[in-house]
Amino acid sequence: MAREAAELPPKETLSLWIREQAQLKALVVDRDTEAWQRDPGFSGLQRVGGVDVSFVKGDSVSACASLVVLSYPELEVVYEDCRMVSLTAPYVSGFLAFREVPFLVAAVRRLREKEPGLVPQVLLVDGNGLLHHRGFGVACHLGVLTDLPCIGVAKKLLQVDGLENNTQHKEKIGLLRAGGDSFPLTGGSGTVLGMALRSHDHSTKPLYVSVGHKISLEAAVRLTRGCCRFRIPEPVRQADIRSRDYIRRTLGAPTPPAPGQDRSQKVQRPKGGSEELEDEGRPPEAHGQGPETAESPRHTRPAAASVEPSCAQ
DNA sequence: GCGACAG
DNA sequence: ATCTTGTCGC
Repeated sequence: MAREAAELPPKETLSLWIREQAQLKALVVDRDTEAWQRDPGFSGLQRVGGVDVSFVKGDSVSACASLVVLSYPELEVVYEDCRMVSLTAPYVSGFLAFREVPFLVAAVRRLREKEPGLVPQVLLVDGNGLLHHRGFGVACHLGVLTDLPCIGVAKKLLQVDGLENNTQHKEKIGLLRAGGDSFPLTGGSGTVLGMALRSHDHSTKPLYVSVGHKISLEAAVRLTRGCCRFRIPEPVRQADIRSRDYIRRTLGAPTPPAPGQDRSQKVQRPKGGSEELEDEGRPPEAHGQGPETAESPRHTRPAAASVEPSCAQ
Protein backbone atom coordinates (compact mmCIF):
# COMPACT_ATOMS: atom_id res chain seq x y z
CA MET A 1 0.00 0.00 0.00
CA ALA A 2 1.79 3.00 -1.25
CA ARG A 3 1.82 5.49 1.48
CA GLU A 4 1.57 9.07 0.45
CA ALA A 5 4.51 11.31 -0.16
CA ALA A 6 5.89 12.85 2.95
CA GLU A 7 5.06 16.51 3.06
CA LEU A 8 7.66 19.18 2.98
CA PRO A 9 8.98 19.63 6.50
CA PRO A 10 7.96 22.68 8.53
CA LYS A 11 10.50 25.43 8.58
CA GLU A 12 11.41 24.75 12.20
CA THR A 13 12.53 21.31 11.12
CA LEU A 14 14.60 22.77 8.35
CA SER A 15 16.30 25.14 10.74
CA LEU A 16 17.09 22.24 13.06
CA TRP A 17 18.53 20.35 10.14
CA ILE A 18 20.60 23.35 9.14
CA ARG A 19 21.95 23.64 12.69
CA GLU A 20 22.81 19.94 12.76
CA GLN A 21 24.63 20.23 9.46
CA ALA A 22 26.62 23.18 10.75
CA GLN A 23 27.64 21.33 13.90
CA LEU A 24 28.62 18.15 12.12
CA LYS A 25 30.45 20.07 9.42
CA ALA A 26 33.00 21.17 12.00
CA LEU A 27 34.06 17.53 12.25
CA VAL A 28 34.77 17.02 8.56
CA VAL A 29 38.37 16.23 7.64
CA ASP A 30 39.07 17.30 4.06
CA ARG A 31 42.52 15.81 3.63
CA ASP A 32 44.14 12.41 3.31
CA THR A 33 44.34 10.51 6.57
CA GLU A 34 45.36 7.07 5.29
CA ALA A 35 48.66 5.96 3.82
CA TRP A 36 47.10 4.31 0.75
CA GLN A 37 45.53 7.60 -0.26
CA ARG A 38 48.97 9.05 -0.89
CA ASP A 39 50.23 6.11 -2.86
CA PRO A 40 50.11 6.57 -6.65
CA GLY A 41 48.68 3.07 -7.12
CA PHE A 42 46.66 3.03 -3.93
CA SER A 43 48.86 0.29 -2.59
CA GLY A 44 47.32 -0.90 0.67
CA LEU A 45 43.77 -0.30 -0.50
CA GLN A 46 41.84 -3.55 -0.56
CA ARG A 47 38.17 -2.79 0.02
CA VAL A 48 35.98 -0.06 -1.42
CA GLY A 49 32.37 0.33 -0.35
CA GLY A 50 29.35 1.75 -2.13
CA VAL A 51 25.95 2.75 -0.82
CA ASP A 52 22.65 3.58 -2.42
CA VAL A 53 18.95 3.79 -1.73
CA SER A 54 16.42 2.66 -4.35
CA PHE A 55 12.72 3.30 -4.22
CA VAL A 56 9.51 1.43 -4.83
CA LYS A 57 7.66 2.81 -7.81
CA GLY A 58 4.44 4.29 -6.55
CA ASP A 59 5.60 4.59 -2.98
CA SER A 60 7.58 7.44 -1.55
CA VAL A 61 8.17 5.65 1.75
CA SER A 62 9.30 2.13 0.93
CA ALA A 63 12.88 1.80 -0.22
CA CYS A 64 15.84 -0.52 -0.24
CA ALA A 65 19.06 0.61 1.38
CA SER A 66 22.13 -1.22 0.20
CA LEU A 67 25.78 -1.40 1.14
CA VAL A 68 28.24 -3.33 -0.97
CA VAL A 69 31.95 -3.88 -0.57
CA LEU A 70 34.22 -4.52 -3.53
CA SER A 71 37.78 -5.75 -3.65
CA TYR A 72 40.34 -3.32 -5.00
CA PRO A 73 41.64 -3.19 -7.65
CA GLU A 74 39.64 -6.18 -8.95
CA LEU A 75 36.31 -4.52 -8.21
CA GLU A 76 34.57 -7.76 -7.33
CA VAL A 77 31.72 -7.78 -4.85
CA VAL A 78 32.76 -9.40 -1.59
CA TYR A 79 29.87 -8.24 0.57
CA GLU A 80 26.27 -7.18 0.05
CA ASP A 81 23.60 -5.97 2.41
CA CYS A 82 20.18 -5.01 1.10
CA ARG A 83 17.34 -4.13 3.42
CA MET A 84 13.85 -2.77 3.02
CA VAL A 85 13.33 0.41 4.97
CA SER A 86 10.54 2.89 5.62
CA LEU A 87 11.68 6.40 4.95
CA THR A 88 10.35 9.14 7.16
CA ALA A 89 11.86 12.34 5.87
CA PRO A 90 10.91 13.61 2.41
CA TYR A 91 13.48 14.47 -0.19
CA VAL A 92 14.48 18.11 0.01
CA SER A 93 17.38 19.35 -2.03
CA GLY A 94 20.19 20.15 0.35
CA PHE A 95 18.90 17.73 2.98
CA LEU A 96 19.24 14.37 1.30
CA ALA A 97 21.14 12.96 4.25
CA PHE A 98 18.22 13.30 6.62
CA ARG A 99 16.24 11.02 4.33
CA GLU A 100 18.81 8.35 3.62
CA VAL A 101 21.72 8.45 6.02
CA PRO A 102 20.17 6.77 9.08
CA PHE A 103 19.78 3.54 7.08
CA LEU A 104 23.25 3.73 5.63
CA VAL A 105 24.74 4.18 9.08
CA ALA A 106 22.75 1.16 10.22
CA ALA A 107 24.14 -0.89 7.34
CA VAL A 108 27.69 0.05 8.29
CA ARG A 109 26.99 -0.91 11.89
CA ARG A 110 25.69 -4.32 10.84
CA LEU A 111 28.81 -4.88 8.79
CA ARG A 112 31.07 -3.91 11.68
CA GLU A 113 29.29 -6.36 13.92
CA LYS A 114 28.99 -9.28 11.54
CA GLU A 115 32.06 -9.02 9.33
CA PRO A 116 34.59 -6.60 10.78
CA GLY A 117 37.19 -7.88 8.36
CA LEU A 118 35.12 -6.67 5.41
CA VAL A 119 34.60 -3.10 6.53
CA PRO A 120 35.57 -0.91 3.57
CA GLN A 121 38.49 1.50 3.78
CA VAL A 122 36.52 4.12 1.87
CA LEU A 123 32.90 4.62 0.85
CA LEU A 124 31.62 6.01 -2.43
CA VAL A 125 28.35 7.79 -1.84
CA ASP A 126 25.64 8.59 -4.36
CA GLY A 127 25.43 12.37 -3.92
CA ASN A 128 27.62 15.29 -2.95
CA GLY A 129 30.09 16.01 -0.20
CA LEU A 130 31.50 19.50 0.23
CA LEU A 131 29.82 20.49 -3.03
CA HIS A 132 26.67 21.49 -1.23
CA HIS A 133 24.57 24.47 -0.19
CA ARG A 134 26.20 24.56 3.22
CA GLY A 135 29.26 22.51 2.43
CA PHE A 136 27.87 19.39 4.09
CA GLY A 137 26.29 16.96 1.68
CA VAL A 138 25.33 13.36 2.32
CA ALA A 139 28.86 12.08 1.75
CA CYS A 140 30.17 14.34 4.52
CA HIS A 141 27.26 13.41 6.75
CA LEU A 142 27.79 9.69 6.36
CA GLY A 143 31.54 10.12 6.75
CA VAL A 144 31.29 11.96 10.03
CA LEU A 145 28.67 9.59 11.45
CA THR A 146 30.69 6.48 10.56
CA ASP A 147 34.18 7.95 10.78
CA LEU A 148 34.94 6.32 7.42
CA PRO A 149 36.63 8.07 4.51
CA CYS A 150 33.85 9.04 2.10
CA ILE A 151 33.67 10.39 -1.44
CA GLY A 152 30.68 12.20 -2.90
CA VAL A 153 29.85 11.12 -6.45
CA ALA A 154 26.94 12.99 -8.05
CA LYS A 155 25.56 12.41 -11.53
CA LYS A 156 24.29 15.95 -11.91
CA LEU A 157 25.79 19.30 -10.98
CA LEU A 158 24.30 20.76 -7.86
CA GLN A 159 24.00 24.41 -8.79
CA VAL A 160 25.22 26.12 -5.69
CA ASP A 161 27.55 28.95 -4.74
CA GLY A 162 27.56 30.37 -8.24
CA LEU A 163 28.09 27.04 -9.99
CA GLU A 164 25.81 26.73 -12.97
CA ASN A 165 25.19 24.08 -15.55
CA ASN A 166 25.26 26.74 -18.23
CA THR A 167 26.84 27.09 -21.65
CA GLN A 168 30.28 27.81 -20.26
CA HIS A 169 30.11 24.77 -18.06
CA LYS A 170 29.06 22.62 -21.00
CA GLU A 171 31.95 23.98 -23.00
CA LYS A 172 34.38 22.84 -20.34
CA ILE A 173 32.76 19.43 -20.41
CA GLY A 174 33.40 19.31 -24.14
CA LEU A 175 37.09 19.78 -23.46
CA LEU A 176 37.25 16.61 -21.38
CA ARG A 177 38.81 14.28 -23.89
CA ALA A 178 39.66 11.01 -22.19
CA GLY A 179 38.70 9.11 -19.09
CA GLY A 180 40.40 10.73 -16.12
CA ASP A 181 40.19 14.26 -17.51
CA SER A 182 38.70 16.72 -15.10
CA PHE A 183 38.30 20.36 -14.23
CA PRO A 184 37.76 22.10 -10.92
CA LEU A 185 34.40 23.39 -9.74
CA THR A 186 35.19 26.69 -8.12
CA GLY A 187 32.53 28.35 -6.04
CA GLY A 188 31.94 32.05 -5.85
CA SER A 189 34.15 32.23 -2.80
CA GLY A 190 37.07 31.04 -4.90
CA THR A 191 37.11 27.69 -3.14
CA VAL A 192 37.33 24.50 -5.16
CA LEU A 193 34.24 22.61 -4.11
CA GLY A 194 34.74 19.58 -6.30
CA MET A 195 35.78 18.31 -9.71
CA ALA A 196 33.93 17.43 -12.88
CA LEU A 197 35.38 14.11 -14.01
CA ARG A 198 35.14 12.23 -17.25
CA SER A 199 35.07 8.82 -15.64
CA HIS A 200 35.44 6.75 -18.81
CA ASP A 201 36.74 7.13 -22.34
CA HIS A 202 33.31 6.41 -23.76
CA SER A 203 31.31 8.62 -21.48
CA THR A 204 30.43 12.18 -22.34
CA LYS A 205 28.52 13.09 -19.22
CA PRO A 206 30.85 13.81 -16.32
CA LEU A 207 30.65 12.85 -12.69
CA TYR A 208 30.77 15.49 -10.00
CA VAL A 209 33.22 14.38 -7.34
CA SER A 210 33.67 16.06 -4.01
CA VAL A 211 35.25 15.33 -0.66
CA GLY A 212 33.07 13.61 1.87
CA HIS A 213 35.40 12.91 4.77
CA LYS A 214 38.98 11.91 5.51
CA ILE A 215 40.28 12.16 1.94
CA SER A 216 41.68 14.87 -0.28
CA LEU A 217 39.91 15.97 -3.43
CA GLU A 218 42.85 14.79 -5.49
CA ALA A 219 42.71 11.29 -4.06
CA ALA A 220 38.92 11.27 -4.28
CA VAL A 221 38.99 11.98 -8.00
CA ARG A 222 41.79 9.53 -8.67
CA LEU A 223 40.08 6.74 -6.78
CA THR A 224 36.72 7.41 -8.38
CA ARG A 225 38.40 7.09 -11.74
CA GLY A 226 40.05 3.88 -10.56
CA CYS A 227 36.68 2.38 -9.72
CA CYS A 228 35.05 2.99 -13.09
CA ARG A 229 34.48 0.11 -15.46
CA PHE A 230 31.61 2.17 -16.82
CA ARG A 231 30.47 5.73 -16.20
CA ILE A 232 29.22 5.08 -12.70
CA PRO A 233 31.88 3.85 -10.26
CA GLU A 234 31.44 0.15 -9.68
CA PRO A 235 30.76 0.30 -5.94
CA VAL A 236 27.88 2.75 -6.39
CA ARG A 237 26.72 0.97 -9.51
CA GLN A 238 26.59 -2.40 -7.79
CA ALA A 239 24.80 -0.94 -4.79
CA ASP A 240 22.24 0.54 -7.16
CA ILE A 241 21.79 -2.61 -9.26
CA ARG A 242 21.48 -4.88 -6.25
CA SER A 243 19.08 -2.67 -4.33
CA ARG A 244 16.83 -2.49 -7.37
CA ASP A 245 16.99 -6.23 -7.83
CA TYR A 246 16.16 -6.68 -4.20
CA ILE A 247 13.05 -4.55 -4.61
CA ARG A 248 11.96 -6.53 -7.64
CA ARG A 249 12.32 -9.76 -5.73
CA THR A 250 10.49 -8.31 -2.76
CA LEU A 251 7.52 -6.82 -4.60
CA GLY A 252 5.66 -10.13 -4.73
CA ALA A 253 5.91 -10.50 -0.97
CA PRO A 254 6.21 -7.04 0.52
CA THR A 255 5.70 -8.27 4.06
CA PRO A 256 8.09 -11.06 4.87
CA PRO A 257 6.56 -12.90 7.81
CA ALA A 258 9.00 -12.87 10.65
CA PRO A 259 8.72 -16.04 12.73
CA GLY A 260 6.93 -15.34 15.97
CA GLN A 261 5.66 -12.01 14.84
CA ASP A 262 2.26 -12.04 13.26
CA ARG A 263 1.96 -8.34 12.83
CA SER A 264 -0.49 -8.52 10.01
CA GLN A 265 0.56 -5.74 7.78
CA LYS A 266 -2.15 -5.99 5.24
CA VAL A 267 -0.45 -6.42 1.97
CA GLN A 268 -2.45 -7.95 -0.79
CA ARG A 269 -0.50 -10.39 -2.84
CA PRO A 270 -1.20 -10.22 -6.53
CA LYS A 271 -4.28 -12.34 -7.04
CA GLY A 272 -4.48 -15.40 -9.16
CA GLY A 273 -5.18 -13.18 -12.11
CA SER A 274 -2.49 -12.00 -14.47
CA GLU A 275 -1.78 -8.86 -12.58
CA GLU A 276 1.94 -8.98 -12.72
CA LEU A 277 4.79 -10.82 -14.26
CA GLU A 278 6.26 -12.83 -11.46
CA ASP A 279 9.94 -13.16 -11.00
CA GLU A 280 11.45 -16.49 -10.30
CA GLY A 281 9.97 -17.43 -6.95
CA ARG A 282 12.92 -16.34 -4.97
CA PRO A 283 12.14 -16.25 -1.27
CA PRO A 284 13.65 -13.41 0.69
CA GLU A 285 16.99 -14.64 1.87
CA ALA A 286 20.32 -13.71 3.23
CA HIS A 287 19.59 -10.69 5.29
CA GLY A 288 17.08 -9.56 7.84
CA GLN A 289 13.58 -8.73 6.87
CA GLY A 290 10.93 -6.42 8.13
CA PRO A 291 11.03 -2.81 7.10
CA GLU A 292 12.98 -0.85 9.60
CA THR A 293 12.07 2.67 10.38
CA ALA A 294 14.12 5.64 11.34
CA GLU A 295 13.70 6.06 15.04
CA SER A 296 11.28 8.71 16.20
CA PRO A 297 10.67 11.58 13.87
CA ARG A 298 13.90 13.45 13.56
CA HIS A 299 12.05 16.73 13.58
CA THR A 300 10.74 16.24 17.08
CA ARG A 301 14.13 15.64 18.56
CA PRO A 302 16.22 18.65 19.48
CA ALA A 303 19.14 19.09 17.18
CA ALA A 304 22.22 17.23 18.22
CA ALA A 305 22.97 18.55 21.64
CA SER A 306 25.85 16.18 21.34
CA VAL A 307 27.56 16.00 18.02
CA GLU A 308 29.69 12.97 18.53
CA PRO A 309 30.02 10.51 15.69
CA SER A 310 27.74 7.58 16.45
CA CYS A 311 30.23 5.01 15.26
CA ALA A 312 33.89 5.21 15.90
CA GLN A 313 36.32 3.04 14.07
C1' DG B 1 4.16 33.72 -12.89
C1' DC B 2 8.58 31.10 -13.82
C1' DG B 3 12.58 28.56 -12.96
C1' DA B 4 15.21 25.55 -9.91
C1' DC B 5 15.51 21.02 -7.71
C1' DA B 6 22.10 15.86 -5.23
C1' DG B 7 18.55 11.45 -4.70
C1' DA C 1 14.42 8.61 -7.38
C1' DT C 2 10.80 6.44 -11.02
C1' DC C 3 8.23 5.63 -15.87
C1' DT C 4 10.91 1.05 -19.74
C1' DT C 5 12.81 -3.50 -24.02
C1' DG C 6 14.80 -3.76 -27.50
C1' DT C 7 17.84 -1.77 -30.39
C1' DC C 8 21.64 0.55 -32.63
C1' DG C 9 26.60 1.31 -32.55
C1' DC C 10 31.57 0.64 -31.41
